[in-house]
Amino acid sequence: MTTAPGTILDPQLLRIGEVAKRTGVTTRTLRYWEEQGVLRPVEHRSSGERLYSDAEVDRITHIRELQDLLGFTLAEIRVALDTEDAIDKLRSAYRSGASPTRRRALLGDAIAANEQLLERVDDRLERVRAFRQSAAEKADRLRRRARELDAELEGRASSTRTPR
Amino acid sequence: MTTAPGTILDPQLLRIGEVAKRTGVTTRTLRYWEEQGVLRPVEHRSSGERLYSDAEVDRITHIRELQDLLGFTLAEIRVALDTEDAIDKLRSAYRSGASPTRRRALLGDAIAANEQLLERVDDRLERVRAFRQSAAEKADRLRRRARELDAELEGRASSTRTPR
DNA sequence: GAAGATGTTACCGTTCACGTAAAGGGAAAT
DNA sequence: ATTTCCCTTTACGTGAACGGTAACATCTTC
Repeated sequence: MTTAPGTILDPQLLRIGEVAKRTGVTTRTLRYWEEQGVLRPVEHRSSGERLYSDAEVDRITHIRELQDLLGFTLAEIRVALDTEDAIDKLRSAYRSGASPTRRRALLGDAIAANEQLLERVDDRLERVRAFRQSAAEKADRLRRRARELDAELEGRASSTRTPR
Repeated sequence: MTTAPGTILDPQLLRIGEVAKRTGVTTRTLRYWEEQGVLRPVEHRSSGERLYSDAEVDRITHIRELQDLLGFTLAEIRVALDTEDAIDKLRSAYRSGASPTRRRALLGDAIAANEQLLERVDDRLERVRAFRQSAAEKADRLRRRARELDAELEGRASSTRTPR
């Protein structure tokens, strides 16, 4: 089995191939995302090797959701995640005892960003619901007509079987 | 006002620019869609001019929904609409008195296609719901912490205003 | 110490869904 | 009659999001 490079590797950390395997995202894409500023590995070793944590794995699925479910571009995702990172900053600001006013400001930013996201999600949800509705109605109409047609066919068949 | 070209134009029919205006889709896109086989104008005049009916206008918004809401590619949309067209075929088959068995077959195809679409929509709907849920929860957490922080800040302020 | 697996950067290629001229035609308005 | 629209085809360009490959480094294993 291939283990860590050079110095001993923190078993918590994952190499890019392992991350790719776990998430189904190619290594190429992971590097591309880093280039686009949407996903930074926790560590870049001297050899250039990227190392990721579980947090990044979660983030990857999150990114894919933002892409697939909401149609965000990578640029939009970068912005969204940037403000989301403000929340993490907030936590560390809390631990490091930053001024409450500063913390309150960061929190405000995070809330605003989240609210904006939620709005967009709600909009999308509503539209998908409406679409689903019309599709379901169409399904009903089709099935009803199928039943009618089946009845008609049945009637014919029996009248053929028992003429007069 | 610009009216019809050459022979008198059926007032029901629309020229490409008008369709673009009504739908917000560019003329380039309409021609491209035609090239990709997702949207055929009702008529191609001898001059090459494309003419569309209201049905196409509806179809255009439908196509945009399939793209934006469900992330379909144009190729997928073409397939989906092809089977959807089977329904129209069905209607004309009905009027032209095609065999009920044939009609039943077409109807079956349409039902299957619609069912498949509905499945995909439901899946998407569920995932968007889940996403919305987690976003809403995060919003709650953030707001709660904001209230706590505000209370803390308020306490400070008042203790500063009234020392001892 | 050679092979094999996994990583790196660098760069070019590709697909999708259009955008953007360029060059021209037919009908309508002035 | 000429200008003005709106349309046409043809063809090349573009941005987003990767894919693929070459050339090289590093580390483990045989």
